[in-house]
Amino acid sequence: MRGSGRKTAGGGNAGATDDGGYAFVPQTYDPDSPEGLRLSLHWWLGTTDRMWRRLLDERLRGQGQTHPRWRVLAWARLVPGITQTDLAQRMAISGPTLVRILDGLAAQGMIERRDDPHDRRVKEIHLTAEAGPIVQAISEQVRAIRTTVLEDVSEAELRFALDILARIRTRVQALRSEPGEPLPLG
Amino acid sequence: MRGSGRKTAGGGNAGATDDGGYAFVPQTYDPDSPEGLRLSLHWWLGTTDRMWRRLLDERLRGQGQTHPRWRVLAWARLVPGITQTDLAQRMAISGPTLVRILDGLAAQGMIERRDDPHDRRVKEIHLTAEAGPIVQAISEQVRAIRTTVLEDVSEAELRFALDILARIRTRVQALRSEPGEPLPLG
DNA sequence: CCGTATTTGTTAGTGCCCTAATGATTAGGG
DNA sequence: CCCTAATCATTAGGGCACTAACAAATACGG
Repeated sequence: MRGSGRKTAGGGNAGATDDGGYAFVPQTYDPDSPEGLRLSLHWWLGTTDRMWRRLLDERLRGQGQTHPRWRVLAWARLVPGITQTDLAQRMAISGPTLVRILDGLAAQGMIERRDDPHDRRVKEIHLTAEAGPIVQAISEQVRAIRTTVLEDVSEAELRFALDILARIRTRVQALRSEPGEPLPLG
Repeated sequence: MRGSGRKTAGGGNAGATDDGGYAFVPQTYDPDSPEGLRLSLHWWLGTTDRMWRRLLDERLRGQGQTHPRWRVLAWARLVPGITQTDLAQRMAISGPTLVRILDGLAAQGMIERRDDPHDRRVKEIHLTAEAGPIVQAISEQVRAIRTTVLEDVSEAELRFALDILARIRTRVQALRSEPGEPLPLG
Protein backbone atom coordinates (compact mmCIF):
# COMPACT_ATOMS: atom_id res chain seq x y z
CA MET A 1 0.00 0.00 0.00
CA ARG A 2 2.08 2.83 1.32
CA GLY A 3 5.82 3.33 1.49
CA SER A 4 7.02 0.74 -0.98
CA GLY A 5 10.17 0.09 0.98
CA ARG A 6 12.46 2.36 -0.98
CA LYS A 7 15.02 3.93 1.30
CA THR A 8 13.19 2.90 4.42
CA ALA A 9 16.09 2.60 6.77
CA GLY A 10 16.29 3.67 10.37
CA GLY A 11 13.47 3.97 12.83
CA GLY A 12 9.73 3.95 12.78
CA ASN A 13 7.49 1.73 14.82
CA ALA A 14 4.97 1.34 12.02
CA GLY A 15 2.87 -1.73 12.43
CA ALA A 16 0.56 -3.28 9.90
CA THR A 17 -2.35 -1.01 10.75
CA ASP A 18 -3.13 1.99 8.58
CA ASP A 19 -3.05 4.94 10.92
CA GLY A 20 -3.19 7.64 8.28
CA GLY A 21 0.53 8.24 8.16
CA TYR A 22 1.16 9.02 11.80
CA ALA A 23 3.20 5.98 12.69
CA PHE A 24 6.73 7.13 12.06
CA VAL A 25 8.82 8.24 14.98
CA PRO A 26 12.34 9.37 14.16
CA GLN A 27 14.14 7.15 16.58
CA THR A 28 17.77 6.30 16.44
CA TYR A 29 17.41 4.85 19.92
CA ASP A 30 15.73 1.83 21.41
CA PRO A 31 12.08 2.84 21.78
CA ASP A 32 12.00 1.23 25.22
CA SER A 33 15.03 3.11 26.50
CA PRO A 34 14.53 6.29 28.52
CA GLU A 35 15.93 8.27 25.61
CA GLY A 36 13.54 6.64 23.17
CA LEU A 37 10.62 7.21 25.52
CA ARG A 38 11.40 10.90 25.79
CA LEU A 39 11.69 11.19 22.02
CA SER A 40 8.40 9.38 21.58
CA LEU A 41 6.61 11.55 24.09
CA HIS A 42 7.73 14.73 22.35
CA TRP A 43 6.62 13.35 19.02
CA TRP A 44 3.26 12.05 20.11
CA LEU A 45 2.46 15.10 22.18
CA GLY A 46 2.68 17.26 19.10
CA THR A 47 1.11 14.73 16.79
CA THR A 48 -1.87 14.03 19.04
CA ASP A 49 -2.55 17.72 19.43
CA ARG A 50 -2.32 18.29 15.69
CA MET A 51 -4.67 15.40 14.91
CA TRP A 52 -7.25 16.63 17.39
CA ARG A 53 -7.04 20.19 16.06
CA ARG A 54 -7.35 18.91 12.51
CA LEU A 55 -10.49 16.99 13.42
CA LEU A 56 -12.04 20.14 14.84
CA ASP A 57 -11.07 22.21 11.82
CA GLU A 58 -12.60 19.58 9.58
CA ARG A 59 -15.93 19.57 11.41
CA LEU A 60 -16.04 23.36 11.78
CA ARG A 61 -15.33 23.94 8.12
CA GLY A 62 -18.94 23.06 7.32
CA GLN A 63 -19.98 26.03 9.43
CA GLY A 64 -17.51 28.33 7.71
CA GLN A 65 -15.31 28.33 10.80
CA THR A 66 -11.96 27.05 12.02
CA HIS A 67 -10.65 26.15 15.44
CA PRO A 68 -9.06 29.55 16.21
CA ARG A 69 -12.10 31.41 14.90
CA TRP A 70 -14.35 29.26 17.05
CA ARG A 71 -12.27 30.05 20.13
CA VAL A 72 -12.80 33.76 19.52
CA LEU A 73 -16.54 33.25 19.20
CA ALA A 74 -16.68 31.22 22.41
CA TRP A 75 -14.86 33.92 24.35
CA ALA A 76 -16.95 36.69 22.82
CA ARG A 77 -20.07 34.90 23.99
CA LEU A 78 -18.71 34.29 27.47
CA VAL A 79 -17.38 37.84 27.96
CA PRO A 80 -19.46 40.27 25.86
CA GLY A 81 -17.51 43.40 24.98
CA ILE A 82 -14.14 41.78 25.68
CA THR A 83 -11.17 43.84 24.52
CA GLN A 84 -8.66 42.58 22.01
CA THR A 85 -5.77 42.64 24.44
CA ASP A 86 -7.72 40.60 26.96
CA LEU A 87 -8.83 38.19 24.25
CA ALA A 88 -5.31 37.68 22.95
CA GLN A 89 -4.10 36.88 26.48
CA ARG A 90 -6.85 34.37 27.13
CA MET A 91 -6.17 32.63 23.82
CA ALA A 92 -2.40 32.81 24.38
CA ILE A 93 -1.78 34.28 20.93
CA SER A 94 -0.21 37.58 19.91
CA GLY A 95 -2.09 40.74 19.12
CA PRO A 96 -1.40 40.77 15.39
CA THR A 97 -2.54 37.15 15.08
CA LEU A 98 -5.81 38.04 16.73
CA VAL A 99 -6.32 41.02 14.43
CA ARG A 100 -6.30 38.74 11.38
CA ILE A 101 -8.77 36.33 12.93
CA LEU A 102 -11.09 39.18 13.91
CA ASP A 103 -10.85 40.63 10.40
CA GLY A 104 -12.07 37.34 8.99
CA LEU A 105 -14.90 37.00 11.50
CA ALA A 106 -15.98 40.60 10.92
CA ALA A 107 -16.00 40.01 7.16
CA GLN A 108 -18.30 37.03 7.82
CA GLY A 109 -20.57 39.24 9.87
CA MET A 110 -20.08 37.10 12.99
CA ILE A 111 -18.54 39.80 15.21
CA GLU A 112 -18.30 43.57 15.28
CA ARG A 113 -15.81 45.98 16.82
CA ARG A 114 -17.37 48.80 18.80
CA ASP A 115 -15.56 51.82 20.20
CA ASP A 116 -15.16 51.85 23.95
CA PRO A 117 -16.90 54.99 25.24
CA HIS A 118 -14.34 55.53 27.99
CA ASP A 119 -11.08 54.90 26.14
CA ARG A 120 -10.83 55.65 22.46
CA ARG A 121 -7.87 53.32 22.01
CA VAL A 122 -9.97 50.33 23.03
CA LYS A 123 -12.43 48.37 20.92
CA GLU A 124 -15.08 46.04 22.29
CA ILE A 125 -15.75 42.74 20.55
CA HIS A 126 -19.42 41.75 20.29
CA LEU A 127 -21.19 38.86 18.61
CA THR A 128 -23.71 39.90 16.00
CA ALA A 129 -27.32 38.82 16.23
CA GLU A 130 -26.89 36.26 13.43
CA ALA A 131 -23.93 34.67 15.19
CA GLY A 132 -25.95 33.60 18.24
CA PRO A 133 -27.54 30.36 17.02
CA ILE A 134 -24.44 29.38 15.07
CA VAL A 135 -22.23 29.77 18.14
CA GLN A 136 -24.71 27.78 20.21
CA ALA A 137 -24.74 24.92 17.71
CA ILE A 138 -20.98 24.81 17.35
CA SER A 139 -20.60 24.87 21.12
CA GLU A 140 -22.60 21.69 21.50
CA GLN A 141 -20.78 20.04 18.63
CA VAL A 142 -17.34 20.86 20.01
CA ARG A 143 -18.30 19.61 23.45
CA ALA A 144 -19.60 16.35 22.00
CA ILE A 145 -16.36 15.81 20.09
CA ARG A 146 -14.29 16.49 23.19
CA THR A 147 -16.32 14.06 25.25
CA THR A 148 -15.95 11.32 22.66
CA VAL A 149 -12.23 11.89 22.16
CA LEU A 150 -11.59 11.53 25.90
CA GLU A 151 -14.07 8.71 26.43
CA ASP A 152 -11.36 6.16 27.17
CA VAL A 153 -9.57 8.34 29.73
CA SER A 154 -10.82 8.20 33.29
CA GLU A 155 -11.11 11.19 35.57
CA ALA A 156 -8.11 10.10 37.59
CA GLU A 157 -6.08 9.68 34.44
CA LEU A 158 -7.07 13.16 33.28
CA ARG A 159 -5.78 14.63 36.53
CA PHE A 160 -2.57 12.66 36.23
CA ALA A 161 -2.02 13.74 32.65
CA LEU A 162 -2.62 17.37 33.58
CA ASP A 163 -0.05 17.04 36.33
CA ILE A 164 2.57 15.64 33.97
CA LEU A 165 1.92 18.39 31.45
CA ALA A 166 2.28 20.99 34.18
CA ARG A 167 5.65 19.56 35.18
CA ILE A 168 6.81 19.74 31.57
CA ARG A 169 5.72 23.35 31.27
CA THR A 170 7.59 24.28 34.41
CA ARG A 171 10.82 23.00 32.89
CA VAL A 172 10.12 24.64 29.53
CA GLN A 173 9.58 27.99 31.19
CA ALA A 174 12.74 27.63 33.22
CA LEU A 175 14.71 27.01 30.03
CA ARG A 176 13.07 29.93 28.23
CA SER A 177 14.19 32.25 30.99
CA GLU A 178 17.78 31.22 30.60
CA PRO A 179 20.02 33.07 28.16
CA GLY A 180 20.59 30.00 25.99
CA GLU A 181 24.30 29.84 25.30
CA PRO A 182 25.16 29.90 21.61
CA LEU A 183 26.66 26.84 19.99
CA PRO A 184 30.40 26.82 19.47
CA LEU A 185 30.42 26.87 15.68
CA GLY A 186 30.27 30.29 14.07
CA MET B 1 0.92 45.15 35.13
CA ARG B 2 -1.13 42.81 33.03
CA GLY B 3 -4.91 42.65 32.58
CA SER B 4 -6.00 45.57 34.69
CA GLY B 5 -9.27 43.92 35.51
CA ARG B 6 -11.38 45.48 32.82
CA LYS B 7 -14.06 43.06 31.60
CA THR B 8 -12.48 40.12 33.32
CA ALA B 9 -15.53 37.99 33.83
CA GLY B 10 -15.86 34.26 33.50
CA GLY B 11 -13.08 31.72 33.74
CA GLY B 12 -9.37 31.70 34.09
CA ASN B 13 -7.43 30.01 36.83
CA ALA B 14 -4.72 32.66 36.84
CA GLY B 15 -2.83 32.78 40.07
CA ALA B 16 -0.44 35.43 41.25
CA THR B 17 2.54 33.95 39.40
CA ASP B 18 3.57 35.39 36.08
CA ASP B 19 3.51 32.47 33.69
CA GLY B 20 3.95 34.47 30.52
CA GLY B 21 0.25 34.62 29.75
CA TYR B 22 -0.52 30.93 29.58
CA ALA B 23 -2.84 30.71 32.56
CA PHE B 24 -6.25 31.30 31.05
CA VAL B 25 -8.46 28.32 30.40
CA PRO B 26 -11.81 29.10 28.83
CA GLN B 27 -13.92 27.34 31.38
CA THR B 28 -17.60 27.82 31.87
CA TYR B 29 -17.57 24.71 34.01
CA ASP B 30 -16.20 23.76 37.38
CA PRO B 31 -12.53 22.96 36.71
CA ASP B 32 -12.81 19.92 38.96
CA SER B 33 -15.78 18.46 37.13
CA PRO B 34 -15.24 15.83 34.45
CA GLU B 35 -16.29 18.39 31.84
CA GLY B 36 -13.85 20.94 33.17
CA LEU B 37 -11.08 18.35 33.29
CA ARG B 38 -11.64 17.41 29.67
CA LEU B 39 -11.63 21.07 28.65
CA SER B 40 -8.43 21.65 30.58
CA LEU B 41 -6.70 18.66 29.07
CA HIS B 42 -7.47 19.79 25.55
CA TRP B 43 -6.22 23.28 26.34
CA TRP B 44 -3.04 22.25 28.11
CA LEU B 45 -2.20 19.57 25.58
CA GLY B 46 -2.04 22.20 22.83
CA THR B 47 -0.46 24.85 25.01
CA THR B 48 2.28 22.60 26.36
CA ASP B 49 3.18 21.45 22.88
CA ARG B 50 3.26 25.02 21.59
CA MET B 51 5.48 26.20 24.46
CA TRP B 52 7.91 23.35 23.91
CA ARG B 53 8.05 24.00 20.18
CA ARG B 54 8.56 27.70 20.79
CA LEU B 55 11.49 26.96 23.07
CA LEU B 56 13.12 24.88 20.36
CA ASP B 57 12.51 27.49 17.69
CA GLU B 58 14.05 30.10 19.95
CA ARG B 59 17.21 28.09 20.58
CA LEU B 60 17.53 26.98 16.96
CA ARG B 61 17.12 30.49 15.60
CA GLY B 62 20.72 31.21 16.51
CA GLN B 63 21.72 28.45 14.09
CA GLY B 64 19.49 29.86 11.36
CA GLN B 65 17.06 26.98 11.81
CA THR B 66 13.55 26.28 13.09
CA HIS B 67 11.91 23.20 14.52
CA PRO B 68 10.45 21.92 11.22
CA ARG B 69 13.67 22.62 9.37
CA TRP B 70 15.62 20.77 12.02
CA ARG B 71 13.35 17.76 11.71
CA VAL B 72 14.11 17.60 7.98
CA LEU B 73 17.83 17.75 8.67
CA ALA B 74 17.58 14.98 11.26
CA TRP B 75 15.76 12.69 8.86
CA ALA B 76 18.12 13.53 6.00
CA ARG B 77 21.06 12.51 8.15
CA LEU B 78 19.38 9.31 9.31
CA VAL B 79 18.21 8.24 5.84
CA PRO B 80 20.54 9.69 3.20
CA GLY B 81 18.81 10.09 -0.15
CA ILE B 82 15.34 9.92 1.35
CA THR B 83 12.58 10.88 -1.07
CA GLN B 84 10.23 13.80 -0.46
CA THR B 85 7.14 11.60 -0.25
CA ASP B 86 8.78 9.38 2.34
CA LEU B 87 9.98 12.41 4.27
CA ALA B 88 6.55 14.02 4.31
CA GLN B 89 5.03 10.80 5.67
CA ARG B 90 7.60 10.46 8.42
CA MET B 91 7.10 14.08 9.46
CA ALA B 92 3.32 13.76 9.15
CA ILE B 93 3.03 16.90 7.03
CA SER B 94 1.74 17.38 3.50
CA GLY B 95 3.85 17.40 0.35
CA PRO B 96 3.47 21.11 -0.43
CA THR B 97 4.41 22.04 3.13
CA LEU B 98 7.59 20.01 2.82
CA VAL B 99 8.44 21.66 -0.50
CA ARG B 100 8.56 25.09 1.16
CA ILE B 101 10.75 23.87 3.98
CA LEU B 102 13.12 22.20 1.54
CA ASP B 103 13.26 25.38 -0.56
CA GLY B 104 14.42 27.29 2.49
CA LEU B 105 17.01 24.70 3.47
CA ALA B 106 18.31 24.51 -0.11
CA ALA B 107 18.63 28.30 -0.22
CA GLN B 108 20.72 28.04 2.95
CA GLY B 109 22.91 25.44 1.31
CA MET B 110 22.05 22.85 3.96
CA ILE B 111 20.48 20.26 1.63
CA GLU B 112 20.42 19.50 -2.06
CA ARG B 113 17.89 17.72 -4.29
CA ARG B 114 19.40 15.11 -6.59
CA ASP B 115 17.63 13.31 -9.40
CA ASP B 116 16.90 9.65 -8.75
CA PRO B 117 18.67 7.66 -11.46
CA HIS B 118 15.91 5.05 -11.63
CA ASP B 119 12.78 7.25 -11.55
CA ARG B 120 12.86 10.70 -12.99
CA ARG B 121 9.84 11.81 -10.94
CA VAL B 122 11.72 11.24 -7.72
CA LYS B 123 14.28 13.48 -6.06
CA GLU B 124 16.72 12.40 -3.38
CA ILE B 125 17.38 14.68 -0.42
CA HIS B 126 21.00 14.85 0.71
CA LEU B 127 22.78 16.91 3.33
CA THR B 128 25.56 19.08 1.98
CA ALA B 129 29.08 18.81 3.31
CA GLU B 130 28.80 22.06 5.24
CA ALA B 131 25.63 20.87 6.97
CA GLY B 132 27.31 17.94 8.71
CA PRO B 133 28.86 19.65 11.75
CA ILE B 134 25.90 21.98 12.17
CA VAL B 135 23.45 19.08 12.22
CA GLN B 136 25.62 17.25 14.71
CA ALA B 137 25.75 20.25 17.05
CA ILE B 138 22.02 20.89 16.84
CA SER B 139 21.32 17.23 17.49
CA GLU B 140 23.13 17.33 20.79
CA GLN B 141 21.48 20.58 21.76
CA VAL B 142 17.97 19.30 21.00
CA ARG B 143 18.60 16.12 22.93
CA ALA B 144 19.83 18.09 25.93
CA ILE B 145 16.74 20.28 25.90
CA ARG B 146 14.46 17.25 25.67
CA THR B 147 16.19 15.58 28.59
CA THR B 148 15.85 18.67 30.75
CA VAL B 149 12.22 19.28 29.83
CA LEU B 150 11.28 15.74 30.83
CA GLU B 151 13.52 15.61 33.87
CA ASP B 152 10.60 15.56 36.30
CA VAL B 153 8.77 12.74 34.52
CA SER B 154 9.72 9.19 35.43
CA GLU B 155 10.04 6.36 32.95
CA ALA B 156 6.82 4.77 34.18
CA GLU B 157 5.00 8.08 33.82
CA LEU B 158 6.30 8.48 30.30
CA ARG B 159 4.86 5.10 29.36
CA PHE B 160 1.57 5.95 30.98
CA ALA B 161 1.35 9.30 29.20
CA LEU B 162 2.12 7.65 25.88
CA ASP B 163 -0.68 5.17 26.52
CA ILE B 164 -3.20 7.92 27.25
CA LEU B 165 -2.16 9.83 24.14
CA ALA B 166 -2.58 6.67 22.09
CA ARG B 167 -6.11 6.19 23.40
CA ILE B 168 -6.96 9.76 22.46
CA ARG B 169 -5.63 9.29 18.95
CA THR B 170 -7.68 6.15 18.50
CA ARG B 171 -10.85 8.10 19.19
CA VAL B 172 -9.78 11.03 17.02
CA GLN B 173 -9.15 8.72 14.12
CA ALA B 174 -12.48 7.01 14.58
CA LEU B 175 -14.23 10.37 14.43
CA ARG B 176 -12.26 11.44 11.38
CA SER B 177 -13.38 8.35 9.53
CA GLU B 178 -17.02 9.14 10.15
CA PRO B 179 -18.92 11.32 7.71
CA GLY B 180 -19.50 14.08 10.27
CA GLU B 181 -23.15 14.96 9.99
CA PRO B 182 -23.79 18.59 9.12
CA LEU B 183 -25.37 20.84 11.67
CA PRO B 184 -29.08 21.54 11.27
CA LEU B 185 -28.85 25.26 10.57
CA GLY B 186 -28.31 26.20 6.91
C1' DC C 1 0.79 72.22 32.14
C1' DC C 2 3.86 69.77 29.10
C1' DG C 3 6.73 66.21 27.53
C1' DT C 4 7.61 61.36 27.94
C1' DA C 5 6.34 56.66 28.68
C1' DT C 6 2.88 53.21 28.27
C1' DT C 7 -1.00 50.96 26.26
C1' DT C 8 -4.15 49.55 22.25
C1' DG C 9 -4.63 48.15 17.95
C1' DT C 10 -2.76 48.11 13.29
C1' DT C 11 0.33 47.06 9.16
C1' DA C 12 4.39 44.68 7.13
C1' DG C 13 7.02 40.73 6.59
C1' DT C 14 8.29 35.74 7.52
C1' DG C 15 7.36 30.83 8.29
C1' DC C 16 4.55 26.65 8.64
C1' DC C 17 0.35 24.13 7.72
C1' DC C 18 -3.43 22.84 4.78
C1' DT C 19 -6.34 21.73 0.23
C1' DA C 20 -6.86 21.98 -4.77
C1' DA C 21 -5.03 21.88 -9.15
C1' DT C 22 -1.04 21.16 -12.63
C1' DG C 23 2.86 19.04 -15.16
C1' DA C 24 5.86 15.30 -15.66
C1' DT C 25 6.68 10.53 -15.39
C1' DT C 26 5.79 5.75 -14.71
C1' DA C 27 2.74 1.62 -14.46
C1' DG C 28 -1.00 -1.19 -16.14
C1' DG C 29 -5.01 -2.90 -18.98
C1' DG C 30 -7.17 -3.68 -23.44
C1' DC D 1 1.10 -0.51 -28.76
C1' DC D 2 -1.69 3.02 -26.78
C1' DC D 3 -4.57 5.06 -23.51
C1' DT D 4 -5.77 5.57 -18.87
C1' DA D 5 -4.69 5.52 -14.00
C1' DA D 6 -1.57 6.29 -10.35
C1' DT D 7 2.47 8.67 -8.41
C1' DC D 8 5.99 12.54 -7.41
C1' DA D 9 6.87 17.09 -7.02
C1' DT D 10 5.37 21.70 -7.66
C1' DT D 11 2.51 26.03 -7.81
C1' DA D 12 -1.46 28.78 -6.15
C1' DG D 13 -4.08 30.37 -2.49
C1' DG D 14 -5.99 30.58 2.30
C1' DG D 15 -5.33 30.52 7.40
C1' DC D 16 -2.71 30.90 11.67
C1' DA D 17 1.42 31.96 14.33
C1' DC D 18 5.33 35.06 15.26
C1' DT D 19 8.42 39.63 15.60
C1' DA D 20 9.21 44.43 14.43
C1' DA D 21 7.68 48.84 13.70
C1' DC D 22 4.04 52.29 13.85
C1' DA D 23 -0.03 55.73 14.86
C1' DA D 24 -3.25 57.09 18.11
C1' DA D 25 -4.65 57.82 22.63
C1' DT D 26 -4.04 57.76 27.52
C1' DA D 27 -1.34 58.11 31.88
C1' DC D 28 2.09 60.04 34.47
C1' DG D 29 6.23 62.62 36.36
C1' DG D 30 8.46 66.96 36.77
